[in-house]
Amino acid sequence: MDHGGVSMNNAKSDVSITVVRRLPRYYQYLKDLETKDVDRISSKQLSELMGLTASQIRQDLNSFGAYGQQGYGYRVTDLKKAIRNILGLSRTYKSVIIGAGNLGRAISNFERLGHENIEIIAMFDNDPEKIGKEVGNVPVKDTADFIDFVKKEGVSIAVLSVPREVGQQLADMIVASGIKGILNLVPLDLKVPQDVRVENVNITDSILTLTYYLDDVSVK
Amino acid sequence: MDHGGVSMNNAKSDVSITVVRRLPRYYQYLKDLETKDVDRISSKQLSELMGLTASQIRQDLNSFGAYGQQGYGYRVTDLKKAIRNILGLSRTYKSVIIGAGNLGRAISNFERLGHENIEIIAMFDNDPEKIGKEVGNVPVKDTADFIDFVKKEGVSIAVLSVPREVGQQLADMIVASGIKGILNLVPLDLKVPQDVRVENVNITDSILTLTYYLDDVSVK
DNA sequence: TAGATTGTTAATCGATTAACAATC
DNA sequence: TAGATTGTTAATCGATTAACAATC
Repeated sequence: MDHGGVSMNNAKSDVSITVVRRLPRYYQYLKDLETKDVDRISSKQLSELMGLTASQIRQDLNSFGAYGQQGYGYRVTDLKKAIRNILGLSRTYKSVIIGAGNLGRAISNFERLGHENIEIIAMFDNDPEKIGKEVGNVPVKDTADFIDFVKKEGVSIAVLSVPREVGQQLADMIVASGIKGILNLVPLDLKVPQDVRVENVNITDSILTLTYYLDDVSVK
Repeated sequence: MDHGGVSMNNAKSDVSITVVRRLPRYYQYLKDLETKDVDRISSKQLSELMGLTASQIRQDLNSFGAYGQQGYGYRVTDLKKAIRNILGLSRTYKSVIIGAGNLGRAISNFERLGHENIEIIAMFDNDPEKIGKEVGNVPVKDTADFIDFVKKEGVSIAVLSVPREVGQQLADMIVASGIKGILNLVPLDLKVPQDVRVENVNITDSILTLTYYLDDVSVK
């Protein structure tokens, strides 16, 4: 893995996706600890809380730098802030939702997103009944105006929550708008250029993982 | 891999969760291929479609048994049926949703669940405005009646989509009802006994994984 | 200082990939 | 039969765990 010379320390690509996916969970636990006025925690204590090994926690955190103190542990507030920065949450992300159905509306209501600097500034739909109305404080706009809106506002995240049949087509539109990050809730693998990042959330697939384990084991 | 002698072939625990989580994706691709009237496919072709290696596909499928034919490949319909069985979808799963907000309502509308024998037979909420009404064809009931209903109907899956503050408390209720499978959409790690299986879907955490990659790489 | 706990290297474990004999 | 592709073993790679010196 090459470090590209001059300017960077820990390129995103240096840290495995496995570790990155654990970061939001660390962040959540640290926020909860802070709420409970805990101001220091050891990797051992955190490991018991989270069901990981202390060793893994130290390895994970150390892939971004040394945030602890030997003989003491980690300062909850400091570590929380550090992870917040690592997750890129010190800047703001203008975001839009494509598809103003129940799922899209549910996400527009997640107050936590606002707390983390992820601002849902519009929803898009092609149903004339919905266009022009508001969901919470979020205006529902015409999908036809999507690209212009994104370019004017500098949107960086699109949440895709539309029917499967039109998923790829709207992903193409998102890509054309210049957005580089898609949260995909459509049960479909989107084809996008390499520089566009897609995070998939597949609720149906998760239920099927559940049925696998619920079904009785028997002679096959 | 030991085959445990007498009664069972591949205990659930023999196959890693990593492989199991890929099964629904194989299943989806095979269904799509069937729709397109493709009746045979090689691990090579499937690997190109899915972005995996052919080797991994053969390893994955072989952890459940030999479903292919040397020199020929896999029969799409047969393999699809096999995976359907492995996922436990040959039986029916009565399911309920706890929390009749947007997220719960969105899931009650997933038609695909019905196609896969996962029947949403009721939603539960404690809002008197919602209780007694229907969402789609699904009745919204009082959370107070949850345990009785589950026991009477033999419900096997609970989808939890309630505010974080009451997540654990309702998980306790689900456990008390005897349900062994929970799809958890609450951004919270539920504490449940070992024999209860929880699948977590954490939309907010997925967005934070996205912001990690969207944020500019710079000197740390 | 002595005790605790990190940061980090080394060992282990598990998952992925490669290779090829078996066989359709 | 010859060609293709699986099933499966062996090799590699990556992730987790263990161990311990560094140090607060």
